[in-house]
Amino acid sequence: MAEREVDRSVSQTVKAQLALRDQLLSGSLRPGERISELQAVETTGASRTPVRMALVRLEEEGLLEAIPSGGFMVKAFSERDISDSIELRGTLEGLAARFAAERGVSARELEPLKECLAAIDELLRQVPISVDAFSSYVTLNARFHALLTELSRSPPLIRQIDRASALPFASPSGFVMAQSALPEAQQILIIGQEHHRVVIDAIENREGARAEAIMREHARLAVRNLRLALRNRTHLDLLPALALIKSATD
Amino acid sequence: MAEREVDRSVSQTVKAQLALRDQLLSGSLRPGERISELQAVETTGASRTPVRMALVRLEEEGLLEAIPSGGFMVKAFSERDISDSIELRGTLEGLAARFAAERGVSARELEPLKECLAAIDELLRQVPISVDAFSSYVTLNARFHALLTELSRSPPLIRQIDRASALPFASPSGFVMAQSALPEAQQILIIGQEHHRVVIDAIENREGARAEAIMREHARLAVRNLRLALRNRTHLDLLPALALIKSATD
DNA sequence: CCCTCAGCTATTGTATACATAACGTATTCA
DNA sequence: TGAATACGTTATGTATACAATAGCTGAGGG
Repeated sequence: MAEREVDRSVSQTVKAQLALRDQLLSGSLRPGERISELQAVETTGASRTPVRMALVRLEEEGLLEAIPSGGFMVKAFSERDISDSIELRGTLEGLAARFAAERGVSARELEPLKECLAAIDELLRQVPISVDAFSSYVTLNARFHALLTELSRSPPLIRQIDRASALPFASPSGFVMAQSALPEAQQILIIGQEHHRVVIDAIENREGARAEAIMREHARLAVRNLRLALRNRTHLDLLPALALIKSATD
Repeated sequence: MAEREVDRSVSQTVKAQLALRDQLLSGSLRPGERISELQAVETTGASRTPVRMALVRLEEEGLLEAIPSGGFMVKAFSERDISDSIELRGTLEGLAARFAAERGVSARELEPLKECLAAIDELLRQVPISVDAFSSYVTLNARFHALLTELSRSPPLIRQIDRASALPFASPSGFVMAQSALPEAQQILIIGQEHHRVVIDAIENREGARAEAIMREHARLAVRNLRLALRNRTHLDLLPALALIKSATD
């Protein structure tokens, strides 16, 4: 059997990118802070060339911002930036759902979606939901959204949705974890699951407009979810990505 | 007065990126073709490090595709990829128009849009339209779309629209030039101008849904525009960016 | 005659050295 | 005492040398 040498197999560039992203999302680097190449070289273990490649990629990803005089800084986001990002993603996923419905999807292709749905149903059965179950929910929900996106069969759209989800707070379930202790959370999850059910039904019946509308509504729910999380700051530390939010740090 | 040394002022990375993009869009590099760093170094005049940075950026931009075993190749697009990209951009611009309408825009902010509109009206007065006027139209139309995008006041959305427009065929008016000789072209321009008029009106009256709907319709017009262009291949050589289309080269 | 393996070449990935520009500090002059 | 300028230090931009890998070509065996 193959020995564990996963660490050897990845390129230095990828290693540096992952390491830097971790630092960004874990809050080791504060928003607005200038990110030093030399320092990044020390913390990632890679040399300057792959580190620079990683920095360029992270800038394109939206986590870093180029400084005119040279170098990069950690990007800072306002609350509105975040709610806009969520609505943006919802709009794109709405288009994906419409494409899926209009272009036709076989029963076999919908099967994985339905399995996801059933698994989430199972999780939501327990009241109140446990922390572990919450974690599973986040994974399953992300999977549901990814599968739905794939159904659009549109590489440009899939690509764009991936980029829109690169910002951690814009990705599906980004804020759910932040409020697992909140009483309203469970209700929000149940409504969200209902949306999932509707979009599958709409795609099955080739109702493009309905499929699109429900995904946009789904994103609006996520925005309400965000507002709720921001109003209960005590739970925010559960989601490290929040370190990037301007107003949460000032 | 300052001497002309614009060429000195830009960084090697930017220089390489622009040069490579030109090569890509002018068709010097065929879709699917592997792009050699060494060759890029020779043609751009920059050294390998800035060339590599430029390649990474162009990959993120969507013009290149990473090869798993290393290096990059020129990305190839299907006709559907392109029509999807146009519809995608229309959807995003629809959201921008809705944001502009819902969030309120002062009369002063709408002024540049109206100037654009009037300038285009002036151009469309001549029948049939001249090649020079067509060229002006493309510039003005791109400006109109850029101004509209700005009105959304949403940095994440603006950023996403910019990326969606990076693919040349997805950008506003991308195909207009390709069919300036076609009789249907003028009619399409006139309809498009009507859309521009309506979206301004909708934003002025804070009708978000109407503003969004008209921009999506506007994109659908662009898709019809594309189909028309593809059916009249004789005019396609007017738009070098078409070199990237798979079916146009096979 | 075809398939396979080995060696070579070419290209990419990585590291580092060098150049240049920007920022900070200290000193001097007003 | 404050401001401005000059110098030094530090960081980024650029270039190139070195290493590793993948693909190709040729030769040998089945």
